[in-house]
Amino acid sequence: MKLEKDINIYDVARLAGVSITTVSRAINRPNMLKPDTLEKVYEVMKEINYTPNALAQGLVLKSTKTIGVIIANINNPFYGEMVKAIEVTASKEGYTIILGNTDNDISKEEKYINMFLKKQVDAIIFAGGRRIDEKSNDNIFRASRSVPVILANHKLDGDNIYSVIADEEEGTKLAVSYLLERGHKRIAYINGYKDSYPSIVKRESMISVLDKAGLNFSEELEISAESDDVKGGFDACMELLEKKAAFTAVFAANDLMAIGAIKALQKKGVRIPEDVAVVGYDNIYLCSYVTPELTSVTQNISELGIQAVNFIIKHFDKKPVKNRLKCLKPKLVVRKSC
Amino acid sequence: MKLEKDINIYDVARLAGVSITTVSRAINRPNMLKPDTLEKVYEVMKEINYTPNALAQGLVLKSTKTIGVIIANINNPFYGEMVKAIEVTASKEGYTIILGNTDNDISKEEKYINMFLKKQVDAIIFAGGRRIDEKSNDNIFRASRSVPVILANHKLDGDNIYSVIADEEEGTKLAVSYLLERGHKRIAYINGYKDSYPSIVKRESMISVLDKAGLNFSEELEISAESDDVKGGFDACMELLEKKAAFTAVFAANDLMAIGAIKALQKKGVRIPEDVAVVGYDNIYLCSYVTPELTSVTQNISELGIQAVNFIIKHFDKKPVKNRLKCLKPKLVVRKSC
DNA sequence: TTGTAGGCGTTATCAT
DNA sequence: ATGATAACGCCTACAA
Repeated sequence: MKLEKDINIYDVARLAGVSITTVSRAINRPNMLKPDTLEKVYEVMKEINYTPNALAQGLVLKSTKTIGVIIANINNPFYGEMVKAIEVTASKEGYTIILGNTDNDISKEEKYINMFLKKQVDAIIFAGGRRIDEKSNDNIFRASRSVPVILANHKLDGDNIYSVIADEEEGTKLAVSYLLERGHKRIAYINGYKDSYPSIVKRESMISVLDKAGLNFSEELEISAESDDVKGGFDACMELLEKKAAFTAVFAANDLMAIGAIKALQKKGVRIPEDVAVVGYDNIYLCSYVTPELTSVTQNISELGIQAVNFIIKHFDKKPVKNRLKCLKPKLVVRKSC
Repeated sequence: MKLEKDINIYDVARLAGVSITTVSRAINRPNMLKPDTLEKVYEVMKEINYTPNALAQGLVLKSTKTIGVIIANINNPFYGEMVKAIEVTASKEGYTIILGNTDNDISKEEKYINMFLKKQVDAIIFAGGRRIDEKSNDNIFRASRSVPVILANHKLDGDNIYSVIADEEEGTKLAVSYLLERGHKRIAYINGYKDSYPSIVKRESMISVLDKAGLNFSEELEISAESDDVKGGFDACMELLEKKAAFTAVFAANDLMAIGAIKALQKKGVRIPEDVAVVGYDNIYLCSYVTPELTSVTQNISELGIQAVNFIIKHFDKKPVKNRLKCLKPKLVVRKSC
């Protein structure tokens, strides 16, 4: 039996008694056709449930209206939110999303880039903070030799490369300053992957803020989590607690780690925020679900995704894009945890 | 400048001094070629960074090694977990995932089905519980006229349709029985979309369990949330609380709603589990992050996704698949909330 | 307003 | 062991 997907433009043409050109025009340039013809063709298309083959279209048009999205892990609210925004925005513009989970594994990333390129995506979005290392950047540059590349929450300079970042220096300033205002002088810092772009920026910003307040960034209060998730935050905070480090506040480089820290503190019977205040980063929706609700810096994850897609639209608009870097402003969202 | 993606098989052939057939064989049937020839071709391919064009391949092979995944909302831990599992499993088998967020909107679903079919996906997975209505089923049947369709967490009978479900009747039994054993007699039930397959199954199972225990399912303790998320659960539970319904336990049709209920109870100063016990469903990872940690029924979301992909593999194995329905067994995971 | 024919990049068939 | 050539389904000059 002939599946519906195997019906092609010739079938329509034959049944409508026209040439394939006419059918093609019925789809792409309807007003080039005489109303009668158009209607006749439409009728047949409905009847036999014709769908154009995007492979064939893509082959000749040299565009697939597909965007490849590379992320560490969709099963992580940060990426979930980002991908959602990307998908919704892209969909409005007629684009489809294809997804690649790297689990922070650079060889998987390579694999996906190749796959996406092979599938002729129109653009690739790298979502999320990335390690700062050469191989990682090589991947980006290589991809950019074929398609425009958009970095969401990371930046890099290059011809075909666009970056949209949140101002994490400023965001960190907001968080740390707030803690200082509330009288905290010994603030622990739970870092994520310590060679990732966001981690480094935050760390430096924190040092600078403390410095201006005449305080030292104490190395013994800094700890790098094994993984940038709840477990990583939990373990890191536990370690701090167990070596009896003295601190009255915790600043974590992302919310998941902050939630882990909360769990650790609670396990040790430390009250939040009475004994120790906790501030996270990213303002994922979980912040309102945990107890106590988590104070966090919002960098509007959705906006990051939306702007990433906007860059793609602009890129293909052909009006040369003046600025290939977009920077979003953060805000502090104060809740119960400090 | 010629982008790398515009390099084709002719370029390789010319540079290697062979025909395009030979190049094609170097890719697909290497051992048909003389080692010398093979190496020469490989060399050129590396040098100019050649990547086969999957559109052209797909056109002739009639397969894109792509799976369309339709979900309500990626930014929901339940779907996040499912998609993650699907993506990872599919990737191992050489498939790529393309994503469609419907936000439970049936017209968006239609749009995505069309898009996926147009893009010649090899199969479509509908992930998550679905409304029981005709239009919704029509979508599934229509898709199945072109490609195999896999339902994850829903079931439907049809030629080209595969279903993998968790046994929610059994799962509900586990949850409700446990509550009964702990002495609860008045159990509130927070329903999700009341016409969705999972909601209906759970409701009926609950009635049956109560019945066997000689108890009535009390309609005044049942409430349908506006949305099957935290806000929906919160509002629903608030409503119950405000009309002074008397209950000592809450069973919610999914974890997000259970978390919402916890929030509502806490807001009203009700202690959990001392005053009211709460049980959720799905066992999303959030269960361990909330306070108190949420008791829930696990239906192994990842497994649901994995089995969905396995059905696709089997389908194309051509050995006729005997059973197109797979049913997974649930377990109760007891935590602090009851 | 409509049709003919060439090309998009690949694989597969049939020769050689 | 290798090559020429016809599909695959569509779009788009160019012709009529």
